[in-house]
Amino acid sequence: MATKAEIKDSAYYCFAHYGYEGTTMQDIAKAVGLKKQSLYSHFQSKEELYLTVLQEQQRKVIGEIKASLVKLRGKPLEDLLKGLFNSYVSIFLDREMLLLWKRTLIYFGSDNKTLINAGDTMTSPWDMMNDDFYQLLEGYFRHLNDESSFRTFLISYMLMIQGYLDWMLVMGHNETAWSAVWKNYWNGATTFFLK
Amino acid sequence: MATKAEIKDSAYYCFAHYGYEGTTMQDIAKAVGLKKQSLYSHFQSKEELYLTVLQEQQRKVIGEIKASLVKLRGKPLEDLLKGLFNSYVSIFLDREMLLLWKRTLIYFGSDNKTLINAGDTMTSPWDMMNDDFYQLLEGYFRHLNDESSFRTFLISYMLMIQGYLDWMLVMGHNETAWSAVWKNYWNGATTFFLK
DNA sequence: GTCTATAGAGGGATAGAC
DNA sequence: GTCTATCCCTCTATAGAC
Repeated sequence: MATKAEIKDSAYYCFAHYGYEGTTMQDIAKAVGLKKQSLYSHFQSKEELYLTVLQEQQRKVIGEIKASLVKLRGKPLEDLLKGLFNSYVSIFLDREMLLLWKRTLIYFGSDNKTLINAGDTMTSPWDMMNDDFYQLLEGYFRHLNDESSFRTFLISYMLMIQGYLDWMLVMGHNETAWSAVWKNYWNGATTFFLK
Repeated sequence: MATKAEIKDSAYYCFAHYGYEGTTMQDIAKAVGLKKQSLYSHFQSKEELYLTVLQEQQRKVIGEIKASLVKLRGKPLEDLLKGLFNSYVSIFLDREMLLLWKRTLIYFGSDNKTLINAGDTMTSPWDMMNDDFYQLLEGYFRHLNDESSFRTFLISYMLMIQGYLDWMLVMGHNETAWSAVWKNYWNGATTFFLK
């Protein structure tokens, strides 16, 4: 593997587990087998390295979700929502991805303005989800003619996924729990919105 | 206000927003109007200060939830679950509390072992919730005679709350969204478990 | 591109005057 | 209990040899 890719890999692990401030250039270099100073031949600064890693991972999430949307298009709503929920779980079985995702959520909820150039590269997980779901679901709900029902429906769905990801972070993925959560959600959704 | 309390207040804000590594003793002292060295008359180390703040806030959460449980005891299941959900939202309208809560979740999901003495003071948010809910709900579900249904029911409920707290962190509390989320959950729960 | 050397800043923490 | 002075360490980042 190219050195630059190895650095990004190591940085990915460290930033996910220890956070931006908790990670040092030395931590990253050590895993690659380099001196910390050598990292600066590949990245101008720690912040640049962090934002590069974050952006690449965010693009990966978006890419996998989009691929999943293509496969699910046209299916019945239940299969579609269940399939998308399942895709999120699959993507975030990667613990580092999940940690970065949740750290980003916290970043957006806090006053932390450490990362000066973050504006261009960082997108809130909620916004990312919203874009995906809107694209996927608006066709199914056009008949509702009730924008606010659609929005609250979306929110409930996103909440369930984010909640389950929180669960995965500490407890790990569990097929039984997952499917119970899904059934509970789907039962509620059909009663409330679809009748 | 006593100096020690002022320090904890300032530390509470900083640790919540910037994280443990992202907060310096100078940051904390500055807001109080002290030099950083003076903090060491009140706390032996940065770690001790952090764990003290964390523990006090965790106790506060537990205390408010317990108080809420007392008020809700004996009510119909729907009122009870809705009331408890509402209590969680009220508690975490305090943004710093919410940030600390979510940071703790990440700490438990990561390899980060920076805090040497964390074992005694830190409890995973999932464990805290589980204790509360078990105490509250076991009476209601004794007739089920089906431990695994009870557990998945609990998980779905906890997920919804954690998911909504994630939402609050970035988007803020919204009464309409909140009540839609609750209805969706409750519809699912009645269909699935209570018939 | 990687290394050694080093700058320069800031971190946590201690000693001792007041 | 708060201050100044200071220690020692580690951090990010740069300069320049190879």
